Formats: sequence, C-alpha cells, structure tokens
Amino acid sequence: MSDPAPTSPDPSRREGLHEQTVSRLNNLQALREAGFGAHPYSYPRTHHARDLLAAHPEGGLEAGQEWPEETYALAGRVTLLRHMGKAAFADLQDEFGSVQLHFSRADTETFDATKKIDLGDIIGVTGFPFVTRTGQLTLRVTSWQPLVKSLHPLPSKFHGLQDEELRARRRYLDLMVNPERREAFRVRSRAIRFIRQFLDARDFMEVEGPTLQVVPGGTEARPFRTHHNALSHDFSLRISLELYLKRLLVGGFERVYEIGRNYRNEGIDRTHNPEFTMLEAYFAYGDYSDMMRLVEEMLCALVTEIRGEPRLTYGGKEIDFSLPFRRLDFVTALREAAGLDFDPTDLGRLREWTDARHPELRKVPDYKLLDKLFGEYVEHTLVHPTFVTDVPLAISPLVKAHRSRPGLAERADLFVAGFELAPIYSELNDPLEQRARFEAQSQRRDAGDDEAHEQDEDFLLALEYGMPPAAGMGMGMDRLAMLLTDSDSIRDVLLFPLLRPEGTGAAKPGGEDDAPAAPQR
RNA sequence: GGGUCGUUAGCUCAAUCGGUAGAGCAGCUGACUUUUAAUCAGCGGGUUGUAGGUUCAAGUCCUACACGACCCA
Repeated sequence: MSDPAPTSPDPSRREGLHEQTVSRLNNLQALREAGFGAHPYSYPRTHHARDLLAAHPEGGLEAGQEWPEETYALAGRVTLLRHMGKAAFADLQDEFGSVQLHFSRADTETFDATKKIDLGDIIGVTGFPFVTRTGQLTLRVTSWQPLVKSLHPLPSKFHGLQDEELRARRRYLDLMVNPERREAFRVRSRAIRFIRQFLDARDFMEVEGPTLQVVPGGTEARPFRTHHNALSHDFSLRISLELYLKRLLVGGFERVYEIGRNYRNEGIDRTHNPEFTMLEAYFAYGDYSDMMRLVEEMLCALVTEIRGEPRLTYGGKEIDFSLPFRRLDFVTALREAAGLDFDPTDLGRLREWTDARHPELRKVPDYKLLDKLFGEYVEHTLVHPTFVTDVPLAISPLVKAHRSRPGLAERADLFVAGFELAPIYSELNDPLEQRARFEAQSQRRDAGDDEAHEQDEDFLLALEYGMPPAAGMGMGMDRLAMLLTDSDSIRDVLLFPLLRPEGTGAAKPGGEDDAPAAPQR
C-alpha cells in the first residue's frame, strides 16, 4: 500500500505529486478561472436521488418523456462520467442511491467546464427529469456547480475496493465505493436504536457509567492503564459496565441499562477487538429466568424488525429466533457429549477422562475445566438461539449460587451460531458471599492469574447497604451486528477497527505475550 | 507466541524453468449531442512492502523485518 502524495496549493511545489493529483489540481484551478467558487459553504439541495427515482417508477417510462415543470436540486459524488462532445452523462451518488445526469451545451452555459469534473468530485446540480432513448430516467442538468474536488482517484469503479487492509484503514473509501458496507453499518445503527426503544418502552432508564475506573471489574480481562495528571493517579479503562450499574440498583434505580464501549488489552481476531460495544441491563426483583424471557423477546423482535421475519441467515445457516428459545442444561449437555456421568462438584472422574483424551488440557485448572470441555464439545453445535443454563459457579464470581444445585450458578449463557452472545445472571447481592468470592479470586491472582477479578472495596461497601435481588445481562453489540449483517469478522461491523499504525516498528515489551482471548462477555 | 498464505501502476489483477515488468479501468491529447463499465485513435505512468544475500541475471530463490489475512495457542 502506498500513500497518496501530500498536496500543496502552490503549483511550483508539485513535483513529487502523483500525475493524477496534478491533473486534478489543474482542473480545480480551471474551474476557479471559469468563475466557480472552489469550496461553497452550502448547497440548497431539495431532493435525494431516490426521490427522483421514486417519483417516476420504472414501469411507466417511455423514451423521450420529460417533466420540465419539475425541478430537482441534487448533490453528491460523481462516480461515472461519459463525455460525448457536446453532451455528457454522469452518475451522481448520494447517501441513499444514485441517478444519471445529462449535461448538454444546449442546456447549460457552463457545459465546457464539465470537462474539468473528475471522478470523485462532489457537485450540486439542478434540472428536470426526462427519459433517455434507452428508457433510463435521467436528470437534465440546467445548472450545476462544483462543491469540492477530490484530489485522488477513486478505487476501481466496478471492482470496488477489495484490499481488506485498505478497506479498514481508509474506511471512507470502502463506504464510498461499496454500497453494501454502508448498508451493513446502517443495520447496526438500526439494531442499537431498536434495542433502546425496546428497553425504554419497558421502563428501563439508559445511564452512563465511568470509563475511567480505579478497579476495573465485572469480568475477567486485562485492562488498559492510563494516568490522570491532576489527581496524580493511575486509572484503568473499564472492561465491563457491570459494577457501576449495580451501584445504581443500590441507589434505587430499579431498571437500568447502558450501551457503551469496553476496553480489553487482549489480542485481535475475527471476534475480538480491543474496544467494543456492550449492552448491559439490570432489573430489580427478578431472576435469571425472568431475564431469559426479556432477552428472547427482545432478540425475536429485533430480528423481525431488521429482517422482516424472526429468521436470519448467518454463514449459510438459517437461524430461527422464534419464541421460545431452547433451554439446555449445561451439565446434562456435557454429560451427553462426554458419555460420562460426572459430578460437577467432584471432578475426579472427569479429570481422568479428559487427561486420557486431551493431553493439551492437563494444565487447565479444575475451575476452568468444565468450561473448556463445554467449548470443545457443545458450543459449536448451538446454531439456533439456545440458553445454556446453570453453568459452573467457579467461573462466575458475581452470580448467585444456584438455589438447589451445588456447584452451579444461576447463570444462563445465550449461544447463537456457535458463539456466546449474552450471559444472563441472577445477580449476587449477598455482600458477605461477594467478599468471599473476591477473596477466592485474589488467591488465583496471587497464583499468577492476572485476569482474576480484582477486589473492589468500594463496590462491596455499596452491596453492604443492600442491593435488591436483581437479574442482569450483557450482550456484545458487535457480535449482534455480525449476526444481523452476516459478517464473519468483527472488523466488518466496526467502522474503525484497531489496526497497527503503518510505518512504525512493532515495539515488543518483554513478557507481554498474548494470552488466549477471553470471551467478551 | 507458532504455522500457512499474501503485499507488483491510483484501483482490480497478470508475469511459464531465474532471462527486457504487462492488461483492464483510472489519467493525458484528440474525435463524438442519448451514453450505461460508452466507443474510437494516440500517449504517459513502476525503487515489484523494506533491508540484506545468492546469481552473469531476482517480481520470481534465501534471510531478516514491516503490514495484513486465515488457522492454532
């Protein structure tokens, strides 16, 4: 990938510029000399291209028809240009579509200046619709003006921009020439707006917690550290939204949610970006069963809103979001997969079974073994939305123990298309039990697990004042957007995914090797 | 962190066994008053990601590095 040459307004300083940029600067100068202001401050657009197309639907058009009494003022980028002597055709693209323009010496006094339009320029045009000899609805331009010149050539007009790296680094080019990318980001925006409306309609209040935190908590992940000068103190960027939303439950807000950015100092792959967007929602006086019902209702309604039916296709598989979602008991599923009737509170038999078949899992500590095996044997089979219920307590330090099943938690993980989309909890609100769980985490931390949950005294103090029984959930908005847009990489649903800066050597601090990426809760 | 693959003109891609780096689009000049990726004639455009090495000769082989993709941890 090569960088476009830097530009200078001074014609004497153009050596080194790309020939196409020089040509465009010359055309810009010519347009100025033709009496056009180079960079107008506004343009009185009256319509989008799609308005014109909608006013004259394709079925009823006949060659030669025209509507001189209709006036359209359009603005957008010139994506195709065909000069034909005393006439010219162009395609004008705005946000929602594109329409063909016709310029002619007979219609516009500034016809000659159209030769100085370059592909990629943004122009404003006024005119009226007519139908060409071949039956295409076209705007006959009666006046026009350049609004801004593009100083670099556009990517291939019919191959688009293919280079994955360029598409992410110069997302504006990707959006400019690949309309389906624009549509994918529009779907993402609609989905998040729908979720807000859904929760607002159920009396949830949207809130904003702090992103700079003293003790980054709510999940297990390595944080980004930063420094506040005036307070002379180090802070971390938040790794989850959870602990501050729970403080609000203590404060008396009974139904709260936040849609916000989390930051985890981890590797980058198809499903992980160091900054990503989470939804977390909590409501008082309910448990994980109540939350499962809310989540399935929300997702069914969301998919129906976006796709027109409660089904979507992801990676070639049809996924059915009809109610109710399947419930699958974690231990039962794992017992069946392993063909072993193990006891979740006594992993002796399971350990033997695993060591015989998976020597690579010998170093996995007991508290992570069930989770690992579940990932190995069951997760990929969960294509349709499935709540995996009553998961092991050891991997859930903020969740209530199951009311009747020892060793398990009142936690359900929603899986779709083989990956985890949303964990759902009966939230732990016993401050003494929470303190004990934190202490167990501290022991793991002392034993070298730098992802173990940090003890948060300020949070414990809040719990000690009394948090009502509550249900909570988290959902990755990026993964949700992947599902809704049939994208196989998180990069495709992030406008600006994190990339290594170009041209800088890779600084490699010792010992900071990548750990296996933890699931983004 | 490991493995595999990739990086050639502004974009999309070729280049046989190591033997003069090409095409389409885009650009420039000209023709053209209904084109549709317009067409026709002509002309420019390259430090083949970077740095080394092997060789009479390197886009091609070797080493390191940079950036990316995929798989694994």
